[in-house]
Amino acid sequence: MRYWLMKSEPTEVSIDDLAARPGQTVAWDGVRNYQARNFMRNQMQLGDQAFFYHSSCDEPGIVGITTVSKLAYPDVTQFDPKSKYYDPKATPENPRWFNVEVTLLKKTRLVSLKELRSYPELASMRILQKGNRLSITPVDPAEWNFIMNIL
DNA sequence: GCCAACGTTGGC
DNA sequence: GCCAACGTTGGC
Repeated sequence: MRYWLMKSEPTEVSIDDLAARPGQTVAWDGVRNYQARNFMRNQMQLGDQAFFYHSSCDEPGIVGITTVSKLAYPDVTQFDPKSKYYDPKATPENPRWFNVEVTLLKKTRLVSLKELRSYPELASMRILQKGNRLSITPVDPAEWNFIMNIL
């Protein structure tokens, strides 16, 4: 089992939006970055756990824990001309983008980006590196456990 | 709103 | 295959 951190803009899907969804589950669609896609398509397994992270907002940080509840399948938004995630180069025969589904395990207190930066134990986390923009990143078990212990 | 960092595109 | 131009991300 692997651990991940997945960013979401709360104006798109917040932790409370997720909590209010049927089955507290959401399709992680709209990812249009190959590295992030590859993590979902090639590496994510059922039962993997992920920090749910609010980005591009007043208080960026970890706000919950989710689990992968459905393996990657072709992202339907790539085929929809009305979607902002439409990709004219993708076809059902040759899908380009994939998404998993995640289910909320629990909301947590806000562990802000600022707080995360304050722990030397987390200094090598991908999310804390300068210039990091990747919306899905692996989390080391040691880093995962450290954060679980400060929740 | 700014801007550094990074990814993608497309001409050559 | 190179690389300039452009677009996006995301914290501040």
